[in-house]
Amino acid sequence: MSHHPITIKDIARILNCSVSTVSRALKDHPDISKATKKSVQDLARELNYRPNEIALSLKNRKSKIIGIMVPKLVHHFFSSVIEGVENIAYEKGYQVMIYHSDELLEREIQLSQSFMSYRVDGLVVSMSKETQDASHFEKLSQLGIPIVYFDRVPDFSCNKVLFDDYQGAYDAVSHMIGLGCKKIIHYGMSSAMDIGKKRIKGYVDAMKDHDLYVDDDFIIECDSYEKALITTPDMINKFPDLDGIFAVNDLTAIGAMKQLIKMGKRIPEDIKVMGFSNEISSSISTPTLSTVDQQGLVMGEEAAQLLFENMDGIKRAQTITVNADLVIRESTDMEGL
Amino acid sequence: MSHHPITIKDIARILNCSVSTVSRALKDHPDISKATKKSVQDLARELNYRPNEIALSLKNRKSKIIGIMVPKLVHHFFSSVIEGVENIAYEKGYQVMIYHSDELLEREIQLSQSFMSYRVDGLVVSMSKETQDASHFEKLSQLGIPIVYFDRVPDFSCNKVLFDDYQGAYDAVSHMIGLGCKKIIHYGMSSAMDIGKKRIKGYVDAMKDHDLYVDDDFIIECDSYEKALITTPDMINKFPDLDGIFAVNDLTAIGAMKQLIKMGKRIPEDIKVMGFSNEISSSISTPTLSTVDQQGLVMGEEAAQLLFENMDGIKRAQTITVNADLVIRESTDMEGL
DNA sequence: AATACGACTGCAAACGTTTGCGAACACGTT
DNA sequence: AACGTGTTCGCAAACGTTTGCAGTCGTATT
Repeated sequence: MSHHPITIKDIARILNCSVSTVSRALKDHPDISKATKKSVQDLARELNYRPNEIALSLKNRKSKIIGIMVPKLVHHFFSSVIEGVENIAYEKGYQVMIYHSDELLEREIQLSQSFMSYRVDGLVVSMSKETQDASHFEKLSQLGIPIVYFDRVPDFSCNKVLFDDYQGAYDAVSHMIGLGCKKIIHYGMSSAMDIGKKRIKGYVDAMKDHDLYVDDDFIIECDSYEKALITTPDMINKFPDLDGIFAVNDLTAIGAMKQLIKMGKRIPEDIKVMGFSNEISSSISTPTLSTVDQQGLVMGEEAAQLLFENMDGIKRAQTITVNADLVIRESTDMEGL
Repeated sequence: MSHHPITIKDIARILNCSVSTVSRALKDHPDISKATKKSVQDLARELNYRPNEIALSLKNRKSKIIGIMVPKLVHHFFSSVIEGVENIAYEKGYQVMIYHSDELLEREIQLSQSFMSYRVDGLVVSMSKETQDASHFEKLSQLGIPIVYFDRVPDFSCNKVLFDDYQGAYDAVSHMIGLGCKKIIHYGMSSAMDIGKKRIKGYVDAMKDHDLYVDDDFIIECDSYEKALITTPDMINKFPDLDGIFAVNDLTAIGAMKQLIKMGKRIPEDIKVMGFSNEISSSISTPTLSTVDQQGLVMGEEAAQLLFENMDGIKRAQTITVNADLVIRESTDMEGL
C-alpha cells in the first residue's frame, strides 16, 4: 500500500537527480550518459513505473482517447462495430471511451459534452433515433475534433461509414429470384427511416430488373418479431401465390417463418425467406435463416481507420460504403433437400 | 475554428481579471462579488466553456473514470452488464472506459496497465478464459484502486458479484419436475468451469430432493448449439423414457429442440426443455424457450454500486449474489396447450 | 487619527510530464 | 592563456485547474 503510483519525481528523488534527467533517460535521449540511463531505467522497471497518461494528455493537449457513442450496447451490430473500432485503436495505442445514448437525445447531448470535457481526440458516432439535428456533435467538430458517423448518420456532408443497404437488399432478392421465386413481398420499416428506404429500393429494383411484378401492396410495414407473428397469416391469405418473403431484419424474418410453418408451409420448398443483419438468432432458427451479413466489425474498423486519417490532419468529408455479403442457410437452400 | 477549446484563462484575459477569480466565480464562491460572478458566468455560457477534465484529474489525482474489462463485447450478457455499470456511473458523474480482452491473457495484462496509466478510480472486471492468476489486477489493487470482479472471478478473497447459478439450475429443474418430468438429463459444461459445476449441482440436488433417480450418465458434456445437434439424437435413443432436458445455456437448448422436433418429439408434451441465460434467441426460437434470466443489467448495477462504496473508502471483500429468475415460455408451458 | 473589519481580488504553488535553454565541466587546439 | 567543442545535466515554463494566503481597498468604529 504505497498508496500512490510512483512518478518520475520519486525516481529523481531516489537517484538524487532532476526530473528532466529521469524523463530523458527513460526515453533514451542522447544527452544522457549510459550510466545514468541504466540506473534510471533499472529503477523504473523495478518500481514498475508507468507514465501518468493524464499528465501527458494535459501537456500534449491530446488525450489519446477516442470516443464512441452508440444508441445501445446490447445490440449485436453495435457491439461488433465497437469491437472493430477498439481493435484498430488498440493497435495505435489509443484508448476508447464508449457511451450509449440509450436512444435518448438528451443523454446524447450530455455525453457529447462529456467527450468535450475529456478532450477526446476523435469521435465515432451513431445517432439516437430521437436525433434529428447533430449540432451538439458539430460543436465538437468546430473545435477541431474529427468525427466519423456510421449507420445512423446526419444528412449534411461529413465523414460517414455506411453499409450498402441497397446492394444487400438487391442481392438478397436477386438470390431468391434466382431460386425461382416469382412473388416476393417485403417486410420493411417505415420509409421515414433512411435505411428502410434503401432496402425497399433494393427490393423493388431487383424485382423490376428481373421482370417481376411489384406493387405497393407488396411492401408491408412490419419490422419486428411480434409484428411478423401478427402480419404473416394475413399475408398468406392475401397472396395465395406468395413464394418469398424478404424481411428488413432477422427477427422479423424469424417471426414470419414461425407462422409459415405453423400454417403448414414448407421452407424453402414452398416459400423462401431472407432476413437482414446476420444476427446470432439467424444461425439457430428453425430453419436456419439466409440473411445479409452486416459486417459490424468491418464497419468499425473502417470507421476507425477513417477517423485516424482525419486525426492526422487530412480533413475531408468522405463516405465509405461497406459491401453486403449474403449468408445462405436453410431458408433458401435448395441443395440441402 | 477557434481551434482550441476555451479555458478559464481565456475568460480571465477577456474580462481582464485573474484565473482564480474566474475559477471562484464559476463555482459560486462567496468571496466573489455579484457583478463579477455574473459577468464571468455569462461569458462562460456564451463561450460554451467546459472545464478540462484532464486538468482536473491531474489536480485532484482522480480521474472520475472507472474501467471495465470483459472478455468479449459481442455477448448479450456482457453488454448488458456494461449497460448496468454505465447507468450507475452516469448517475454519479463518472465516465466508463471499456476494454475487451478478447479472451487473451496477454491483452488483458496490457490493458490493465493502460488502466493504471489512466489512473482509473476503480475497476469492474470479468476475466478471460486464459486467466488463472489475477496478479496483474492485484497490482492495481495494491495501488489503492478498488476492483470488483464479476462472473469470471478469481478464487481469493475480494469483491465479487456472482450470479446464483446453483439456485437458477435448482429452480429450473424443480419447475420441470413440477410439470411432471421424471427423467431429466443435463447438457452441461466441462465441470472444470466453476459455473458449470454449480449448475450441475443445482440440477443434481433438485432431482434428489424430488426423489428422482439421477446418474452420472445423465450429465452430458454438451455446451454449444452444434454439439447439441450431434448429441441429441443419441440421447433420444439411449434414454427412451427421456422427458426433460436442462441445458447449460440457451443455444444448446435450442439446438436440442431442433433435433427433438425433427425426430418427431413434441415440446413440451413429450419432452420439456429449459435453457440458461435468457438471450434474445430464446424468445424467438420455435418453440420459445423457457430459461433462467441471468440479469446482466442487475449484475452490472450491483457491481458498480459495490465499486462506488469501495471508492468511498470502505474497503472490504464482499460477495454479492444476484438471484436467478425463471422465464417460462412455450418449451415448458403446459397451459398454452 | 488610528484601528479594525469586511468585501473583494490576485499570487503562487501544486498535480506529472516534456523540452528549450543555459550551465558546468573536461577536454583538446591554437 | 584564451578559445572552441562535446558531454552531461538542471532550471523553469508550460498544459488547465483549484485553493491557501496575502494584499488592497473602502467604510465604520473608537
